[in-house]
Amino acid sequence: MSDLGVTVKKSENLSEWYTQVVLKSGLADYAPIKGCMVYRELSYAIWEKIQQILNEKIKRTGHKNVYFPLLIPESFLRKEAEHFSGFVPEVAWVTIGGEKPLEEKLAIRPTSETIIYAMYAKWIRSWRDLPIKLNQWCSVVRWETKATKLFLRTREFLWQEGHTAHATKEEADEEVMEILNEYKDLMENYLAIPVLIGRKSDSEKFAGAVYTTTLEAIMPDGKALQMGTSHNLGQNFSKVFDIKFIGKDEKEHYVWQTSWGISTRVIGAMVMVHGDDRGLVIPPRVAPIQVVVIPIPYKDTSTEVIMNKAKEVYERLQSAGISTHLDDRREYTPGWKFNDWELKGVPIRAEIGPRDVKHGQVTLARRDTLEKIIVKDEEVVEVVKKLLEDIQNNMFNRAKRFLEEMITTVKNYDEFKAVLKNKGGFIRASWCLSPECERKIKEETGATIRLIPFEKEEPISNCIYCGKEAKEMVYFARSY
RNA sequence: GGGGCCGUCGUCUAGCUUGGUUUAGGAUACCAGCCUGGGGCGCUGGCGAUCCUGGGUUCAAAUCCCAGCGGCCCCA
Repeated sequence: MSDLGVTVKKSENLSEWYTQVVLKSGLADYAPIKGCMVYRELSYAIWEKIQQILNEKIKRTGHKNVYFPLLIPESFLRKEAEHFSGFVPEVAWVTIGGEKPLEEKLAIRPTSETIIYAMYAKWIRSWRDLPIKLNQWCSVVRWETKATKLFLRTREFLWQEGHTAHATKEEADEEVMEILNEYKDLMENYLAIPVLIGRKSDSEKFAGAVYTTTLEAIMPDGKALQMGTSHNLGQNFSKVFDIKFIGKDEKEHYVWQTSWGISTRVIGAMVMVHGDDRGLVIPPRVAPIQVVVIPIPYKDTSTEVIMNKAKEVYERLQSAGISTHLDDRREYTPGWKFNDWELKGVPIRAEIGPRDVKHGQVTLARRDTLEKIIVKDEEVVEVVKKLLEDIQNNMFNRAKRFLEEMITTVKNYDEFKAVLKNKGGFIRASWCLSPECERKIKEETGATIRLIPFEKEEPISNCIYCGKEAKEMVYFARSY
């Protein structure tokens, strides 16, 4: 086997497999700057799909896109104390302009709350100015010191960050949940990645938030991956940025705020959840190319006839709204192309060879199951459409079953440690709400509370760490 | 946070232990031409390397030593 393909099995070494798949499929590459990566055509096209889907969702729910500066004055970042201390360890600073040291250093945004809310203070005067519901697509920089992991841990990454301001706490609560649900729909119905949703514990919440909600997915190695977060910021920022409005009651009030985001790390999750030993498997609804048509010319059949039929099939699929690519390169053999497009994760391959010409048919191969299906020419569009849906559903269902298998309930700390060691995944356990127990568990096992369910699940034992009365069932896991 | 491994044509790698017959070898990719084509076809010819960087030891360094940079893996 040549090393054009992935040379390690997913089940044997997930880390190595992941790196190879990302590099060899052409999703991304390492940039010549430590901790930085290049989003190549394929991953950027997937990101554009995600942008398109999410833009539709947030615009439908009354949000608008904007763009704020990359640079944030230090004094802004310092205003909200918890926010500052949460982010400062990984902020990159600009201290020199040209050759002159700056009077005030500028942070390269690790997130944009402060710069955006400085403007909100200027724009908001009355209850009639509310709500403000803005979003921006941009990159942020967080000066990571741990090893780079493409899409999952890089110093610069792409994301979107939504920032809203409301007249009441209730409205902000609703906003947080509305976005969380839109995110859930994106993850499950487009990226085909099932998620658990819930609240973060105080020690895991966003620095500066009143509370944080989260979407958590499970990876094949049993580690959890946070797919997105939606925060209620309460009045923490409005008080320090002085974002006030005159209400209908003719009195001054501070606004209630939310912020929320997802990043390109969801692409990393997609790779890990769906990929196999041959490479990527991209869910049809986010696949930049949904069908690749591969002509298989033979000497004894007119090449022209085969090429014409391939072109015709391509055009029919394309005009039916299916994103199709015709691979008519002469320099590669069909077998080579099969491998290449499988590595790149295209959901359906359509083969057109002498047999297909002769019998008025097309051979379809689906990427998720590798199964081949022969269809009559006139049924191609219809069957492909259905197949794309099947693949999408099958990928989700498979991942969903895995997620369900990876939730284990335990009654005590020994069980907890045993499950963590032997199986991984989410571990449902009883907790007393003490940050001390949470911290000890993290120190001793590396597992953190990934989420506290929205709908309270009754504790089935005392706190697994301290043995005192438990207040909540929570979901622990090791995470990326 | 702790431990380990690695850096040689675009890519994967041999050579390093024991310094010198290596003009740094091969595969693959790439280019030209032929031949092929239903799972990474084959043949002929060609192009391609600051041996990661800097310093040191030596008559002589890809090889030994030191430092730095970068990457990977495992554990927490």
